[in-house]
Amino acid sequence: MPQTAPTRTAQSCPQCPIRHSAVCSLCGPSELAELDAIKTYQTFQAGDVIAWAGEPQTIVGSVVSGVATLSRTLADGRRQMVGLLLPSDFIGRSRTQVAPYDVTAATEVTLCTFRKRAFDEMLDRTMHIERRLLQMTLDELDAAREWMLLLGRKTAREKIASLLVIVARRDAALHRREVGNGVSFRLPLTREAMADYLGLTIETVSRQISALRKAGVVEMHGTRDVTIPDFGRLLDESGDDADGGIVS
Amino acid sequence: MPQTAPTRTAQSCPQCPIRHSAVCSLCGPSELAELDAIKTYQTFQAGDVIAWAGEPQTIVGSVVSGVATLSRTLADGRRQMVGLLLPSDFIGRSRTQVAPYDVTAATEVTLCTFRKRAFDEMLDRTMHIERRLLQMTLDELDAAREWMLLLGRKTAREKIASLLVIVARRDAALHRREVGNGVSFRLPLTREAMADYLGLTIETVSRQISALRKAGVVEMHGTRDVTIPDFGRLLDESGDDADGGIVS
DNA sequence: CGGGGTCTTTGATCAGGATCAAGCCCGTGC
DNA sequence: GCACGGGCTTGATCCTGATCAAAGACCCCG
Repeated sequence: MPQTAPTRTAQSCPQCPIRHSAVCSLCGPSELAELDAIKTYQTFQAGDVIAWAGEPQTIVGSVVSGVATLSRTLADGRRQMVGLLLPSDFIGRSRTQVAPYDVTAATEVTLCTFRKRAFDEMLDRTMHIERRLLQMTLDELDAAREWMLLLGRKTAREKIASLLVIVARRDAALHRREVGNGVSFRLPLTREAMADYLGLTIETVSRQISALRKAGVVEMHGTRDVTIPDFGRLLDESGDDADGGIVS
Repeated sequence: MPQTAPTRTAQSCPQCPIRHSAVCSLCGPSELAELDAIKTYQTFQAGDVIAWAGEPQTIVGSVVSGVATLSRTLADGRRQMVGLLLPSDFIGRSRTQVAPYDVTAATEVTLCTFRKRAFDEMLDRTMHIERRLLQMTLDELDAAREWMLLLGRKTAREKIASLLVIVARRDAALHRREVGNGVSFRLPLTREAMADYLGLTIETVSRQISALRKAGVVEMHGTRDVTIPDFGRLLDESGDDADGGIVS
């Protein structure tokens, strides 16, 4: 089934041998038989560590399904998530030997991976993959900067609302729907992962979700399934101006 | 005089017609006569706005001297700096019509700018500029992520110490010295800009600098000139582990 | 030299979120 | 059925950094 994400030029990935609803962000659009020759698929369980910060980097590839996180840890154990990897996002980078962050599977994750040496050699021969990587990296940079605004200046309540907006939009994009009133989706993150994302503690995350529920901004069914009765109200709670919304 | 930044492959820029101690990050290494044909120089005073978020993007180019900032503002006026542009950093991006952030001169700034349309056309013809832009963007992304760790998890005191470490390192790199005990440098930012950078208020910035001064970690001469008697102690205060130091 | 403005420092108080500490919900295995 | 454990929620208290307020330091310009 063909897929089109709005800001990315990703297409379906017909040659991928496994069943998945998402996009292999390189195989599809690149149309390079050479990529097929060096790719394999790997699956990780929720909680598995895909790569450790500071260790030699072994994996280059893109997320086919599931959610993974990038995070860094301070000396005393405080942790901050610095990247959220959703289907079609790229993991690892070429020509770098050491992984800069911990990469952890937040749900079951399937990756389309490439042998690093072969991948680097291919980059040297086929420049137009580099153009695509540049665009993807610029998108990530924009997302990182919106995230910095959130971390530096938003209240706990605004942070939670912003995260719900992001997940709702990505989820809608994945199913090629518009976000609007009454949208429902499942949170792909535990309370702990949300806290790491937002620079909060799990208690504060829990309290603020409860507060938004009591205020009627969100409806929770169980602990992970969310319905947004009025998307405009959620946007108001997120603290963003008109539509300078969070990218990615 | 030739310049070499450690993590970037920048070189001197002999053909630039103006006197500057820093690097034109594209003209130099690209060795493209075509770039010369479409470049001009522009100077801005401290406080000048170089581009407004949401307005059509007019400028593409790199910082030759001075310091500029990228920032975003929430609806109620809270502001967060999301990028710090030092000599050799690139401003603007190709193939994007709308500027994503406010760009402001923090000191007097000189830019080496290119006509946007001509620059985009050149990118289409000469792929290897794209490779260089990719590397620069990846460096920026790394810096943004270290910054997220700072914003999300560091205390005010650690934030100030981290900023001093960053400025000391960039300053040392610019003069091809090693950072070490007794280094001195001048802060290129006002207290307000530091607060925007760190997600703090100016009062807290001022208090924490005073605290570090009283603790003997830094010496201040006037309000902008800093000496670090013991760089290791400053590093300890920054909260970073061993040497996972802040990139860029 | 003096005056006004901007930038910075310092003080007093307040509040948002962290921390510490139970308890709850729900799936799992015995 | 029941105990166990992991993830989540709620409560009480504390503390860091924001806010409100005022006074110094510095600078440009007459």
